[in-house]
Amino acid sequence: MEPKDPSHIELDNFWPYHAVVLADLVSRHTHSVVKAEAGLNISQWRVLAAVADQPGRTAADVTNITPMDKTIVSRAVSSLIDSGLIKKTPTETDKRRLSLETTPIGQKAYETVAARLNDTMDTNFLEGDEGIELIRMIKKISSKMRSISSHSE
Amino acid sequence: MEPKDPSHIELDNFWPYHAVVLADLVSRHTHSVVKAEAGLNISQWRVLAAVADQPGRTAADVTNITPMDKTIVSRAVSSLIDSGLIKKTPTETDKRRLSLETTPIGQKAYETVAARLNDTMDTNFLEGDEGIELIRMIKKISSKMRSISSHSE
DNA sequence: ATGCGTTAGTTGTAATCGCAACAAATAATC
DNA sequence: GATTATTTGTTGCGATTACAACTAACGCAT
Repeated sequence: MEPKDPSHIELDNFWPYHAVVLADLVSRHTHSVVKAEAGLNISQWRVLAAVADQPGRTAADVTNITPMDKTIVSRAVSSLIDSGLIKKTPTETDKRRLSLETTPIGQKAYETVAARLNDTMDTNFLEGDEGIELIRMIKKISSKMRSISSHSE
Repeated sequence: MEPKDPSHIELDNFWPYHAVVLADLVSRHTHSVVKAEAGLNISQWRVLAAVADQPGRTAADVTNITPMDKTIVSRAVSSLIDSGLIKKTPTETDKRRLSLETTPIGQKAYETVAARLNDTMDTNFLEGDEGIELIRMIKKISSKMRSISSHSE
């Protein structure tokens, strides 16, 4: 039935294309919300959200859970510290690692933005268990993507 | 059962987070393939793929189907023309619109990259109808994202 | 404990992105 | 059919990204 020409990509049936389009829409929306509510850029927001989600995470942890370059995380951490939204504490066991936490101000900023994002993105978009299903599939693909990335070099 | 604190985002259950992570992985992989196989960057590849997918598309068409900024599309088009991978022809009815097509060289480059991407990404990642399901859900969300984006200003 | 490889985080710098401001062509309104 | 508003595409320029090279701290050998 399906010709399946291996040297052609039919965009409308190509999940990576749709995934990228969706993520671009999400990022743009997030950026506008985060900028308006807290004056942050996306990198700074990602770090703040990762730290608020699980206090004590290090820059390397953040780099791992979001596929951000470590230099971007580093600069985002610096600016968040400068603006007093998070603080860093060197670990007892390993002085290189900087344990990150939100400050009260950072926590407040986080909650304001999180509420707004939950409000605009989390509701009415999917029905029933679709959200769970979506996350399950995305995780499945992501883990395979990570393995091919590490293979290739 | 679920507390559902509206001012907190539990990353692991937040589909926008997972969507962005997946798309980043896809983009990085695509970038490395496209760069290695054809010496293009992602923007140039996106434009080439959009044009190969449906010849005759204009820059505005490309801007619409990928949420790329029109300036990025414009520059990608210029460089693709400079390197002889696509060509532009002003439309009869509207001289502003530039109908885009691949050249034989561009078509060849496209097919090489497409084959490689199909090879590395399209297989063994999902089972049965999961891919169709995934695309259906993503499209559903994307269309709602587009509508909230246009609302907000 | 000295040396060697690895890991955490930083900084330099070039490429890329994206907003705003623009010119040219078309559409709409009168 | 002249004027105004929209749309298509380009360019200027500051902000962001990402690759490389680097320093500092750790792990692990011998």
